[in-house]
Amino acid sequence: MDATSLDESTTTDSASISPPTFTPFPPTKSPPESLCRVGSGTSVIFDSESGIEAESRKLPSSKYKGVVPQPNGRWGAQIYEKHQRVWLGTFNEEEEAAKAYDIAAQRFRGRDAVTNFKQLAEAEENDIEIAFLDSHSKAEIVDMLRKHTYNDELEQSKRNYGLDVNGKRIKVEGGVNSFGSDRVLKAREQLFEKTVTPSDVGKLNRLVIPKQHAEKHFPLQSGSTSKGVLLNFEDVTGKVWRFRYSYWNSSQSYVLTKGWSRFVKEKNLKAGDVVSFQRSTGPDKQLYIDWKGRTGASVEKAVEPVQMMRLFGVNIFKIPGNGVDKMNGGCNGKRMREMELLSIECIKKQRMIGAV
DNA sequence: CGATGTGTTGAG
DNA sequence: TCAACACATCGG
Repeated sequence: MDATSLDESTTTDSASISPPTFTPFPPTKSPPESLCRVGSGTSVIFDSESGIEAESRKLPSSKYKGVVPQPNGRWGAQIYEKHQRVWLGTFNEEEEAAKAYDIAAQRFRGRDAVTNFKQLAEAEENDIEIAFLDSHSKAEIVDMLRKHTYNDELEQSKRNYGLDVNGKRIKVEGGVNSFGSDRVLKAREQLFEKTVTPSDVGKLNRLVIPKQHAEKHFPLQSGSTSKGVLLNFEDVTGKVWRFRYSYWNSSQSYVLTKGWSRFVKEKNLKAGDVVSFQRSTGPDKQLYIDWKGRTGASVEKAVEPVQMMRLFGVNIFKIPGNGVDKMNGGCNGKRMREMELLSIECIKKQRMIGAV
């Protein structure tokens, strides 16, 4: 079953910069399952000589890139990398196979990849899918495509990230019940920590990520180096922070830019404080961010009132952002965390709502 | 047994 | 890099 071992070393980039004319496909839910062939090409011919109908051994070729016909009338999807074919699975519908190819193309060749329909870059709503693709290995994506679980996984990832409308930070906790909490107990690995410098919390509105850590944990894709990508990090309150992450040629450094200053402000970060980055060890590869006061010093975190309301049977937390003039004391970092965690509970899981 | 997807080739 | 095609192998 396992064929090519997919390595992640796709450093090469000579992307053909020819934006394809793409037709953004609608949120197709469940396409018909008819097996009739409407594609291009002929699969049946008449042998007028003998008067018998004969199956042409010639299979109908697909109009879509990366899509090949299967003997049984279905469609296969494949993509090539490093002289080798990577099989993406078989599909009933030609378009499904084409979509699978598109997804793989985006993951294997970056945002500018030539695709059948998709063009992820640009639109804000696609940030999540881009982040989703970036946070999964090629092998994982291929596996999802072959098992036809890509959309489910993507949807689930969206739930975890939390939906936000026009930058509002609202997080719907979908799987937390007291201490059996999926999220709270989710295994995560420490990636690295950085003691922030004055400039990291100053007017430059950026955090420099030490090169060694950046390249190890947040490898940038080919074309994305300059433009950067948007990464989502969840903090201990469940709030999702979205930072632009890119490489600055001028200073030869990796940085978190857009969104970072908000974090500094809300958390009241000071030079000498330590920010740490984690990632869940599960398949979702969720990123987390946390901070603590300068090691040794007892610092008080700025505690913000957390508003909560019940809506559609789900608790929704609204965490105030600006105007964080703290007016409470007595809680050090550790204590604060417990309080935050304790306030999140008693919600049934409600994932996989739109499962196919 | 039918379906899958690999081996392989030749065109671009 | 890509699809066409044959057919070995998979899996129910």
